[in-house]
Amino acid sequence: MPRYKNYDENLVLEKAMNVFWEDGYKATSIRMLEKEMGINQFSIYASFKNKKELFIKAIQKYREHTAKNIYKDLLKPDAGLSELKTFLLKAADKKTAKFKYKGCLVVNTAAEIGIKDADINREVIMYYDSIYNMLRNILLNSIAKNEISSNINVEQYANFLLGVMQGISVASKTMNTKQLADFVSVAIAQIE
Amino acid sequence: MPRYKNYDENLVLEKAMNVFWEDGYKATSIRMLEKEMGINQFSIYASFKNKKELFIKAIQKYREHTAKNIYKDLLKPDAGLSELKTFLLKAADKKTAKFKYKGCLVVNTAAEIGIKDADINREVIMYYDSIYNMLRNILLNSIAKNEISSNINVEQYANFLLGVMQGISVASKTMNTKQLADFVSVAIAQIE
DNA sequence: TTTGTTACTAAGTAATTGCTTAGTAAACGG
DNA sequence: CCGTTTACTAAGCAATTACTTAGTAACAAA
Repeated sequence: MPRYKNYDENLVLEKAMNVFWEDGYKATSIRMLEKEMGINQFSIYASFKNKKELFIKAIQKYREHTAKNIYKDLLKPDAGLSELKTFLLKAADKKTAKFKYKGCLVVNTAAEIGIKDADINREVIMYYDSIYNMLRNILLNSIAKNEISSNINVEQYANFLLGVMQGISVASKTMNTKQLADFVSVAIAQIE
Repeated sequence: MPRYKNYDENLVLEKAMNVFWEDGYKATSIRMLEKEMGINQFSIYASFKNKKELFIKAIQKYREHTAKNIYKDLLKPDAGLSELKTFLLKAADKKTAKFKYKGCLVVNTAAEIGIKDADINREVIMYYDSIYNMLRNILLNSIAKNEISSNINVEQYANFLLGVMQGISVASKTMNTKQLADFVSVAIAQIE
């Protein structure tokens, strides 16, 4: 009986995610989203309720996106020191400049919204909680593989690496390539 | 002959700085500034040209502000490892929570604007250049005082510390106190 | 083909954005 | 007192904001 949607909610959400990633929450207008998502405002509100809910869904989508792409190798159950090193060096590399200037959507959100909105803040916390667990697992694997000393405090080092990763996201916008490489190489030296 | 301004430009700029620090560039409206600065819109435009110029002046003011307050001890010509450690531990401390949730105006700006506006980006770069020089000087002093090994690459470690400090600014919004303390203590362990 | 349900387009809402302008008040040399 | 210069207040500008609504089109069962 009913008429069917002629757009893919999952696909337009991914497009919305990219707009928010590029421009931030406040600076992204519904008109821009309308244009980039390729659907009418009415459809945006029909599918995602309002701008804030769309943004929250976009953060969740970003989590999926980074898990499938950026953190893919780090999320392998047996990922260890070599995967971590590869990741960090790549994050500081010139060739990833296109990514660099956008930074991390979640870091950008933390900086822009902070704790001013409880719902959005919850998503930020959840995101970094999953990154923390990922890092913790990598450290445990690295110890098991004898890649790093078993004397370290795993939780402490996981939090250190989490802080470094958040630092990299900002530093990718404020530092040049040499500075970024310096930052990352000293951070790596600390764990190995 | 002429009538004189009955507000202090330096004082209203400091108030503007605090509004931008709290809410960011885009989310701060001229009406809000009018209210917080305690002067009419006309006067804002007469003194600071437009919103963007006011924001840039606010960043410069922030540089003065942090130099006189937050970085006061670190900027002493002979500041060394002990000053640095005190600073980092304080940055991760619970008692500074009021500051914590605002983060750093410049990190917030880097996340929000990034390289999208060349004039604003220039201020961000300049700010962190001065922090870099401060950190480099501290490391040189620390070596001279035999507080740290003279084998380290000073520029490399200065960039590491710069990255850590940018990380702390974000982490103050995403981490709990324990996590922040972990992050900072491992970072300190790396230099001493 | 009719009917009921949902999805579309396009126009419009009030409120807010950054910024301007017209008119008046304050200062002080003459 | 006057005259000139600058600073103030308050109203108003067009453009944009997030969001809605009225009307129509598409679907599929009856």
